[in-house]
Amino acid sequence: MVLFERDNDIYRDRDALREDYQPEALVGRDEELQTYQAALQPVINGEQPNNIFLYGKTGVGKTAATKYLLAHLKDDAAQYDDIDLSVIFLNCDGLTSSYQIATRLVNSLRSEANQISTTGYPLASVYEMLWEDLDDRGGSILVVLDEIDHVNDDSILYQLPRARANGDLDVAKVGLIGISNDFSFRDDLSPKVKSSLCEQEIHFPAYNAENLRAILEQRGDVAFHDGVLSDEVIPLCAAYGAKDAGDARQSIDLLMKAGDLARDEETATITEEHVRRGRRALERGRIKEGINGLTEHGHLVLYALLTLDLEGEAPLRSRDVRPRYTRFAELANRDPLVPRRMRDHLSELAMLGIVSVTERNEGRRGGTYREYALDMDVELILSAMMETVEVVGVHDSVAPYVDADANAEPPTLEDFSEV
DNA sequence: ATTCCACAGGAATGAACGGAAC
DNA sequence: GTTCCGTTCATTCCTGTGGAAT
Repeated sequence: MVLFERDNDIYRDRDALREDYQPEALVGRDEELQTYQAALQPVINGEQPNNIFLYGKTGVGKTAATKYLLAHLKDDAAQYDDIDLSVIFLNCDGLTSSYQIATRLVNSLRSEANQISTTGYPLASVYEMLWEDLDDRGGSILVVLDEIDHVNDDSILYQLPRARANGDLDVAKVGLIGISNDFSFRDDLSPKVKSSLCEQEIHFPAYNAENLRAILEQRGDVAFHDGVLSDEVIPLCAAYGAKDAGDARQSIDLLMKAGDLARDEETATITEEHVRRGRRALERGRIKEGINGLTEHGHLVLYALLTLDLEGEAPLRSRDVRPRYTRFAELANRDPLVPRRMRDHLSELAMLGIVSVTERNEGRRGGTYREYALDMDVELILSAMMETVEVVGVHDSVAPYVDADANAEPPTLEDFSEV
């Protein structure tokens, strides 16, 4: 019996839609590339590299441009004997401190066998190791820190560019390339960091629907066989992308998801319908991921908001969420958090896009407050919760809300107390 | 123009925890 | 084992704020 067989495939090369795919040309970023290239020129000249700061929203080609140019830079530098160029690329997603960045950098400079732990050392000694390892490597070293806005302190952004001036480095010529999704990050940097890191700044604006369409066509040509894409697919993906954030990554993911759906169904073409369903599936994945990263109390707060929303109470201010939340907390056998902390959880839900916020101000009588409401399909959130979360007792408490029709009485405390 | 509501959200602090070094 | 260090999640206390009411 044959278990696996090759798909009769609409894809010519599905990898062209993957995150790590490096297209041979970058579409719609000519101006930025030119500036960027000029900023990297000193490396080829054997001079101290510039520190460069790139900013722009997610998926507007910052990382792609960097990888593209640095690959060329490496190739071209190889022609010159007196240039010894190393590139360290580090994505700071999930890292929250300079300390963690420093340990990752040390590890990327070291062999498999000599790795250090990411916790436990004093910060100063991690820096010591870093300087030592950088000097051992020698030559020109470009350190790329992608998504540095995830990091809460800028000590490494200060230390790294200044290491040579401070006498910590003797031979290595280090250039720092910072990539940020968040423009306000730049403003929050301390002045001394700003002056050194931001000596060369390049702004990447969001893609418009036109740009996105060009990008998707470029990728689609490689990824799919001719005639697979119906006419409306790419414009639709582009339109969604432009509407959301001008994010190429997201649009390409959508195209791929639509392709996967079509392939699973063994249809010969990808249709608008696939795109719409793909969008839903991706959204679901996003929510799930977000929910996964929440604290137990985060889940309880979300449950509180969810059930209240189902009862038609939304939008709600935090004080209205609180009684329901405390009840759930008690059910789960946890001490309810203090209101201030609960608000933090609500804000976090808002940041994840699960919950929408509107600021209101009733003036002297009402004051300022925020109103929260679910911003996603309830069913979507619920199923994500059921799959990813384990909160003792509370799933069962919420279950009645799921099946009950809208007018049903909410379950009473007694209904809950079984578990 | 001034007052003041009701909350937003910053800052300081601490407990618990995992890992390294001694 | 103990001590040291950084991180995370929490509490406590606090200042800031936009606009209706005065």
